[in-house]
Amino acid sequence: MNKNEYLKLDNQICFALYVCSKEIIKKYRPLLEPLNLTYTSYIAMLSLWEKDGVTVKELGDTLFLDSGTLTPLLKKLEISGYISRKRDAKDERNLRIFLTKKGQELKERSEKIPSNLLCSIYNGDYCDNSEMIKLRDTLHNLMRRFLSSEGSSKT
Amino acid sequence: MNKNEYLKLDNQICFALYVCSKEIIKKYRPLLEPLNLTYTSYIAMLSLWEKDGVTVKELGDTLFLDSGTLTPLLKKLEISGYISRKRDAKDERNLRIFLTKKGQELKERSEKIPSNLLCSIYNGDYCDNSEMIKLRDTLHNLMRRFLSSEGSSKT
DNA sequence: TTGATTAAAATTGTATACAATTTGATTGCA
DNA sequence: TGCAATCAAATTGTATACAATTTTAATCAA
Repeated sequence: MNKNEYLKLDNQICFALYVCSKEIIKKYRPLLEPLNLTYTSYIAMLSLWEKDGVTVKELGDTLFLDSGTLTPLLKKLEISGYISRKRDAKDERNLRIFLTKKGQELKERSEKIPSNLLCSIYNGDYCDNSEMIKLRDTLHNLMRRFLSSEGSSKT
Repeated sequence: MNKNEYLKLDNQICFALYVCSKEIIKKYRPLLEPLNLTYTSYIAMLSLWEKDGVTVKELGDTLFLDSGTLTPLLKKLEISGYISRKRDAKDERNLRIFLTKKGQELKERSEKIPSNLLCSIYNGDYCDNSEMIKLRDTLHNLMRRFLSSEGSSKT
């Protein structure tokens, strides 16, 4: 591949990631709207359903988001009644996020979303599951790399 | 995989795409800043270096972006002196985007960016090229799917 | 020819993202 | 103890994204 080829849009892995990510997020919209969730608040809820009582920092480490994004997002989730935000009595710097009863119940109402989303992408077509697993593994390898490089860059 | 597993963050392909896309875009920042480009204006320039004189709509179809994103972006690229925006005399609804001399020259100054970016992700580590090619092909298959479903959804 | 329809950009409003800074709390050390 | 360094959230400012609407131009049909 010569110098010129590298600048072609079709050879940009990041562009392909960026487009696929955005287009799939668009497809979530009609599924999430009835639950009063955006994509970002949905992944926050996914994380909290696995483990709540975490700090904003811990949630941010899981979601690869910072407080500038999470603070307003979590305030909205609190207004929606899905979570509560409480300062940690032991260390008042930490804000801990807890699911409310309504937030816990939302999990059951969300169970169909992953399969409905796959339908909206593949609508009935054949989808090679092994290819999806390979894709996921490749992306998870990349994600691990981002985690480790965050630390190493601040020598 | 039972019902519960589907809601786990680790099984969300979209989340992995979303994180990888964002983290790579962050790594572009220091490479693009000296050229006075953001990631979005960079991909716009990549597209224009392959073909300019296109309309905003055509550029948007290539980049999967709409006029709401492109209009302000292109105005900034015009202010930077990289492009010019001219109404099509044949059809005044169309706005055509042309590279200026400065915009064409920027291509040479950008040639090192793709390899520098790979370095910033893999810094010296082994990177399996065949895995990257597989990743790209999987994502391109997905992108084709988004293109065709855009039309089919508006029966 | 003209009014309805369609089409392309631009605009408006809302929701992210994130760098950089600020605020407030804690820790560690002199 | 007391104060500098550190840490977690929050805030500020800028740049996207995109749905929905508006504006302006072109086309089509009666």
